[in-house]
Amino acid sequence: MTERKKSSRADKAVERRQAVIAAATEVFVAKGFAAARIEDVAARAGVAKGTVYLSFADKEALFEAAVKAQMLPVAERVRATLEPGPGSARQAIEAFLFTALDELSEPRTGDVVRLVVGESIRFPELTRFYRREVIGPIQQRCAALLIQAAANGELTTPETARYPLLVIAPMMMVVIGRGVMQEMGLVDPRPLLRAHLDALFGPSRDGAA
Amino acid sequence: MTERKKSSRADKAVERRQAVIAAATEVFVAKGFAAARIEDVAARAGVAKGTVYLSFADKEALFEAAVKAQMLPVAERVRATLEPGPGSARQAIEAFLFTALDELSEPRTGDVVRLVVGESIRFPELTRFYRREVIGPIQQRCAALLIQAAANGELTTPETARYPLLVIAPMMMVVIGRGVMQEMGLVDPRPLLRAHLDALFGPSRDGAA
DNA sequence: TGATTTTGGCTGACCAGTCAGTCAGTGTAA
DNA sequence: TTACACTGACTGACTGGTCAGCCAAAATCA
Repeated sequence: MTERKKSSRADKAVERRQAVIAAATEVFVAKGFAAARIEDVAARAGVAKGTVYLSFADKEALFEAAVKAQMLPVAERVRATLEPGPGSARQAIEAFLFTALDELSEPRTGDVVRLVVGESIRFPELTRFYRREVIGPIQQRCAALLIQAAANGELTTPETARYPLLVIAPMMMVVIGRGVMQEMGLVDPRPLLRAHLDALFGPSRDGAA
Repeated sequence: MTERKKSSRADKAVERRQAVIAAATEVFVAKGFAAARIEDVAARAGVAKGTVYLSFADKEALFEAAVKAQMLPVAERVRATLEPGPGSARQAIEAFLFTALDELSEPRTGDVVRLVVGESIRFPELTRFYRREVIGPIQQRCAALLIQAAANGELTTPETARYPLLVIAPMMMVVIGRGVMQEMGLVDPRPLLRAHLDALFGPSRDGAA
């Protein structure tokens, strides 16, 4: 808005597309796919209904674009956390878990996760995308770290290494649970995750050395 | 159908009501609330559309009734598992977890759980019911068992006792995940849960002394 | 027969997606 | 630089179709 220079058509088109996606995310999260109205999306984006259809083939395409736009950058940032580093496997997993928690606690992001869970039956293609692009790589890297941890004898139970889900489940439940169990989810998730890590890796000897 | 005696009108009305609820559950699970058509529910129940409205004020009431009818008996059975018993806390929690897993793995039940998660934003009242009647009591009893376990020194980390969520999270993720991560969820959940319990309580010495 | 339950066609509202028309912005010529 | 023609992005009224809930009539029961 502040810069007035090259408001070239192309630039404006991109801006509008982004505005539409942002608006769509809000409306879909609030109403779900079926009950969301394209007119509302358009209004919220400050655009006419027809304009929405210039960028997106139909409601479903808009839905997919909105979910992907929200989740891809998050997945990328979380994945970056899992790059091989110097510290212990526990440190790596801890960093990953807290980053993921922060990312998914971002209200919009958490909402979209719940949206995807809710609509997953009706959007198998989107679900596949989500598994392939978001969960899959994270899960894989996490599995590798667990194997490393098992090799180092860091784990309470070596069996744990076979089930990356055991690492991410409480974090995911905190995120998903924000919807289903509001005040129940009011417990501070950080000590919860720390207790979880302590169970997996044995009590931490943080400050104490 | 088999008994023909007192097919009194009242009885028939009850039967119909149940048939409608069963049909509604299927349709809601398959389509979600908004996209589910009352006509489909009626057809599946072998009843005319108007008949649905004899028992239920509107679509929303039918939705709530369907979810409650599905979840209340399940919650009751799971709760029964958590009654105080003789064995160790670990044994009690293990029994509870596996019962809950079996119950929630029942296709219909798992589907309804995912349905509730998905529609939770749009049905705060239903969400409250779910938390109050289904999750709440289970969580409470589970918390009591954890405290007992902590007192007995059964836990790897006493801190765990403060977060019942840590006990149920992997089991819940397996259930919810069946939708979002089909083949990923193909891992056999029972050894997974056993590994989880081993992490919380320390390796089991099952057969061994 | 009269009372009650069930039916399914109907209505009104709603909404995804379309398209003919508009006009801001661009290119071009003078 | 200015004037003018052109283009295609944008608009929003409109269409076709859907569906929740209603209710007059048919079916069923006592």
